Amino acid sequence: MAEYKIISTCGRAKHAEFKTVHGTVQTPVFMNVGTVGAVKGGVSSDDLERIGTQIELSNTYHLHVRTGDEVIKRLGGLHKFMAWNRPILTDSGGFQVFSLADIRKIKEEGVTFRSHIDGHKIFMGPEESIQIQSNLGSTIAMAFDECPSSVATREYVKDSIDRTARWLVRCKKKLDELNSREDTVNPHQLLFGINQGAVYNDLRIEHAKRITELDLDGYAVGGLAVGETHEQMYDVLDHVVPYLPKNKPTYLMGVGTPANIIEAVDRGVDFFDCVYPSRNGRHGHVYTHHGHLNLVNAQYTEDDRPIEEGCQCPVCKRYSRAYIRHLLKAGEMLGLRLCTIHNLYFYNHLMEEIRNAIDDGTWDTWKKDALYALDEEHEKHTVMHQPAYYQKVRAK
RNA sequence: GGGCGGUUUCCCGAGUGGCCAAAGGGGACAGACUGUAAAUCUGCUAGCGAUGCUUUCGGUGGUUCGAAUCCACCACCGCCCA
Repeated sequence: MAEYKIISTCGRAKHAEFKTVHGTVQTPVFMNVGTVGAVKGGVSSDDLERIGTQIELSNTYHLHVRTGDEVIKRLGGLHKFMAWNRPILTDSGGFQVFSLADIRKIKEEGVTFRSHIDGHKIFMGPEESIQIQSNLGSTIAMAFDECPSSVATREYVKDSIDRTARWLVRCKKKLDELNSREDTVNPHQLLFGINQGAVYNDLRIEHAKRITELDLDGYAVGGLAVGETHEQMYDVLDHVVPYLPKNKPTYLMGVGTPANIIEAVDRGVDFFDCVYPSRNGRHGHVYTHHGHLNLVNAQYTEDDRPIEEGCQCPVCKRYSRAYIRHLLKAGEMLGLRLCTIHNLYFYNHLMEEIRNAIDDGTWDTWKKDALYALDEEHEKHTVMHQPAYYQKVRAK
C-alpha cells in the first residue's frame, strides 16, 4: 500500500516521498512526539497543522494503560480520537521495556512490567503490542523489540537481538492477520522492523540482514542515543544503514539533536523522532540555528528580541524572549507552550531546509555551514549573540 | 502608663550554651534531559589569600573557656489591660 519514491539525492542523503493512506510524507522528516496522543506542553492537533508538521508519534504502552486501546478503537481509532488526519506512527512499547521493565522479566513470550500509573502487572509481547497498535489504527506500527542498554555485554546483546528477530516474525504474522479482518480500524496499517545490536557493528549487520528477509514497509535503527557517544552512533549508522533496503524508508529512533539529525541524514536516514523539542521546550531550552538558548536564564530578562531573529514561527513573529522568560518564571503554562511550539517549528522547518538543500544539490555545503553554526562552543563567542550587537543593529 | 509575646542568613521559618555559617520551605542563580514514569530532576545560595580565617541570628553592654541561645538596658512590631 505504501510507496517510497526518491526525489533527489546527494551522496547518501536523500529526499523522498512516502505515500500512506493518511497522506504523503516528505522525507527526511521529523515525527512530533505525542506519547499519550498529545504533544506535551498544551500543543493541539490544530497547532501541529498550523506549524506545518507532517506526522505524529504516539505510544502503544501509554495509550494501552490509559485510556485503553479498545476504548479508542470503539471511538473510531486514534486519528479520529485526537482529531488528527495526517500520518501517525505508533511506537511499540519496546522502549518502555528498556525504561520500565526489570531486565530479568524478559522472556521469549514477551515482557512483564509494572504500570507506571498504578503499579499493576502488564504483559506485553509481539502479539499484544501489534493488537494494541491495530486497535489504535496508526498509519505505521513499530515492531515490538528490546532496546538493550548501551553498556550491555556482547553476549547479552546477541541473545537479545536473536529474540527481537523472532519477535519480528510474530509481529508480522499478527499484523497480516489483523489487517485482513473486517473490523480493523486501518486495514492498510504498515509495519517497520527495528534493527538492534548496541554498538557491536557485526551484530548490527547480522541482525539487519535477518530482519530484511521479511518484506516490511520500512526499517528502523533502534537502541541508539541511549548512552553511547555521538561518534559511536554515527559509526553504527555508517555500518548498518547500507544493509537496510534502499527502496524503503530508514528511521533512526529517538534521535536527536539538530546536529545528530543532520549527520544521520548524511548517512541515509529518512525518519526521526525525539522528545527534545517538546521536553526541552517545557524546560525553557529553545533551539536556534546558532545553538540553544536557556530562556530561564537571567540574561534574557530585558531581551525583547524574538527567540530567533527571522524565524517565521507564530511564536517568534509575536513574542519576545523577555515575555516568554517571564511566563516560564511565573509558572504560566503559556510559557511552556510557546517554547514547545517554537521548537517543533524549528525541527520541522529544519527538515524542510534539509530537503531543499538536497533538492538544490547544495547539501554538502549546507550541512557544513549548518553544523558550524549549530556548534555552541564556537557560536557562544560570536558577536551576534551579544545584546550590544543587537542594540547597534536596532539603532540603525 | 502596665502585662505578655516577638525581632534568625534574600523571604518565611527551625534552632534555648559548644557537634551552628545555622534544619526545612520559598525565591534567586546555574546545569541536566535523545523511540517521554519528566510543566521534571540535580546543584548552588555570607565573604575570603579557603583542610583555615573573617563577618552574621534587632542594638549596646555583660556572664562564660565558649553566646543565635543566659543577664541588663535600649529600639521596633503584635496582642491584652488602663
